[in-house]
Amino acid sequence: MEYKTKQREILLDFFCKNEDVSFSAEQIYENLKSTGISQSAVYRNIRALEESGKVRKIAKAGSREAFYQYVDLDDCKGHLHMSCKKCGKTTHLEDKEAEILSKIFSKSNFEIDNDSTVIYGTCKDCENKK
Amino acid sequence: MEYKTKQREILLDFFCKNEDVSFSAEQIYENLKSTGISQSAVYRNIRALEESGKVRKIAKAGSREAFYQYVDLDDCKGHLHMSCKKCGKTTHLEDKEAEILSKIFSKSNFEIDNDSTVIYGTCKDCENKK
DNA sequence: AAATAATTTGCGAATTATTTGCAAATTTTT
DNA sequence: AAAAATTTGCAAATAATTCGCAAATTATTT
Repeated sequence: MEYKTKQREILLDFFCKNEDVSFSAEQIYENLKSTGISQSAVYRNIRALEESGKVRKIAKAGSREAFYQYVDLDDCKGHLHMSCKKCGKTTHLEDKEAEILSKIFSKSNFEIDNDSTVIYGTCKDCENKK
Repeated sequence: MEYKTKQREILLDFFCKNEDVSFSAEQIYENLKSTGISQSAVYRNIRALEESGKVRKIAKAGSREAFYQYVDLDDCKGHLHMSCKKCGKTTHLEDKEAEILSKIFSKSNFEIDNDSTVIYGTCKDCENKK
């Protein structure tokens, strides 16, 4: 069984508060080390969250390290996510639109898995900034 | 300027012949070492291809290493890709459908970048196998 | 076709991200 | 409160990737 520890709460809390952005393990540790959490705990618990599907792993071009992003079970699971390449903010597609999308893909004989897919692009805010 | 070397041709050739699948640097090296190519050359040239946008980097849950997948300039660039989580095969969406998709996203104030996005799911073949 | 300049290669060593072993600490169960 | 189960922090180990440098290869100039 899983134990509820201070470190796990700290990490989960961090992910929840930053649901929109992706972080490397190092960045997460930097953000949390003032709480006394160790790197091991960060790595181990990220991995656990990843395995349980609460966190998604992302590769970034040019960077050697992996990035992680929270996927909230209640709010996010099942939703298709869009992540802005500029600011990192992530939002999700409304159900209606997602349904249309599914249909488009099934036309191409492909069943999309919303949970493991992230659409990359530019959000409105960043688009306007230019 | 860039030089055309035996090693680069070997690597590019490999990627072209396996356009549909993603590989780790190690897997690529294993496949090509009989040609005498070095790991350094593999790593360096993957990186170069990645920077020039010909190869895309992918993170896989549970694996520490990065995976890479070819994006053919003529055939693939600009197209939205769908990758099967079971067999790894990748196909791309037809232009017409991609256009509809773009519209759906712009409704959500998001401008999708086809080149950096990969849709994950299950292809028809694997769906039928079950 | 030599000679020169520019770039890449292969090797091994260096780095760096991530995992692991283990004793001590913490959390749950009895 | 004691025992059992799990997690923690640390430091050391491992593994993926990068880097330095001399030798080799490729392009350019003479």
